[in-house]
Amino acid sequence: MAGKRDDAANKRQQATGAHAKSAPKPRGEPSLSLERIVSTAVDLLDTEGIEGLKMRQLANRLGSGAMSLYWHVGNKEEVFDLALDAVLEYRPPQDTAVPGDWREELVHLLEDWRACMLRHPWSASLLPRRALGPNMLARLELLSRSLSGAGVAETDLNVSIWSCWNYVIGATVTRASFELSHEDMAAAQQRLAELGERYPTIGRTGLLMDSDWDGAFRKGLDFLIDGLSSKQTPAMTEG
Amino acid sequence: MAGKRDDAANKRQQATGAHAKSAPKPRGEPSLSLERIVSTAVDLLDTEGIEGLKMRQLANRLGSGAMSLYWHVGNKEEVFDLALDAVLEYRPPQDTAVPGDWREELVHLLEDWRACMLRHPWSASLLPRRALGPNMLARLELLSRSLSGAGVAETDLNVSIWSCWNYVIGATVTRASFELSHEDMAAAQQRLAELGERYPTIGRTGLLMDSDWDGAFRKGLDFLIDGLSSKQTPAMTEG
DNA sequence: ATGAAGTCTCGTACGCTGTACGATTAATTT
DNA sequence: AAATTAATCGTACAGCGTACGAGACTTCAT
Repeated sequence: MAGKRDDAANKRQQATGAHAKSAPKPRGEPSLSLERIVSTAVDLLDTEGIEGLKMRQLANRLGSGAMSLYWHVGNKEEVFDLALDAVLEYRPPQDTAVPGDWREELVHLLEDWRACMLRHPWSASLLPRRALGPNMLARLELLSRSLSGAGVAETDLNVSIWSCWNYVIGATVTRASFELSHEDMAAAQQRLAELGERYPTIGRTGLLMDSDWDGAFRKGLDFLIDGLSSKQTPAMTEG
Repeated sequence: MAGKRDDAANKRQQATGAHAKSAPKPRGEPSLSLERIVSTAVDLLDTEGIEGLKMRQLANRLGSGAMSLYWHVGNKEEVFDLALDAVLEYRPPQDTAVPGDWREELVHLLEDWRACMLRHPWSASLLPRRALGPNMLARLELLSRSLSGAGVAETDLNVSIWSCWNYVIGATVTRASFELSHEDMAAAQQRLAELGERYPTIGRTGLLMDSDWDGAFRKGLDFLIDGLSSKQTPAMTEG
């Protein structure tokens, strides 16, 4: 309820407009801006983790007072929202692959998505609460187009999109949580050994020790796509 | 570093032992216990949400002082851990289905898993950070056995387990996050309409308005299982 | 009986958090 | 010159998790 009160739209002009030179303050330090705040927040999250992001320290890194941030963002939650979406920006590949290979394209899209979030593990723990910033939507759009181009029937399109989404989100969230707590992993395996009679199967297959996450992601993804493409429109099965 | 210092093992005796009658305090109020704390925490989380769980209020509901809780749990995080796993307890079905239908069994297992968490939406936002309590492990064991019985090759077993896990977690996390923020959903659809030229495909198919989550979960799950079972050992394809 | 050693409860206090509020300054408009 | 607006930030406050230590009650060796 301060002086701004239209979310962050007034900043948007500045963002779409020009560089920082035309900003209202051409003085020495670059002053504050939404972009600078968000990118610094991402840095801070990368180094300090999700509970290391504190408004005071964020302001410190920006060389400003803590309360100055509140001119640009409504509250701390908004910083999280913006940081998450910022991390999800999609940089298209450098076109090394065959353009027609829709399957490779789809796999790349989803693997990049996961890799993108694993580069910033905190983003996974943010996911359950918020979503659907512009970059997220852009990725959904790409996914949708890719599946559509792959010949998935219009009827199954939404379901297919959500299936891929679910798989990626689940895999990322899981991987990130295990990455954060290595000793929990060991403890769990220990418990598995002790209570071997209670969990015989997952004890035997060494489920929790199987640490080739990337490979498992890819293989499972192949299974999923197999399932999806078995329902694709016959005309586009491609030869 | 207080008086207890063996996690919560001393409570375990009490838990496995007998009812509250044999507890050291047979007086009027039931006094405190790990079980009571956890189940009250679940109630509190259900009614107040994830940020409504405060140690003082939890203690209040239990009719005790805030610091008394710390005899039974190490810290607030531990309460979250225990609450999450408590919610994941598996109650096996009442055997109405055909015992041999592994696919139905698998689907039931995963649908129940999701339903179980959606009954307590906060559990989804807890997932990224912690996992693998005993009930979680039990579910993994069941899943593993089910897939194994379904004829999935030993080589593909772990990958299949993780694929199902990923799908369920992703679907649950997504669903829970959308449930919590209905207006975000509307706002996103609004943005989709405005920026129709930027997101044509997902705008056209109405991805975000397609709110038959349960149906989509089931259909996507069928796709996934199709993919998994196409690789099963030929001997057990069943007729 | 007596005292020591647990087991368990809880009042007080501390450091830290997000942020409400209003003063302050600089830029822009009138 | 005066007023309005945009932006910064110091102070203050309520609420949080929990460290600490004092107590009450039980159990048990003497």
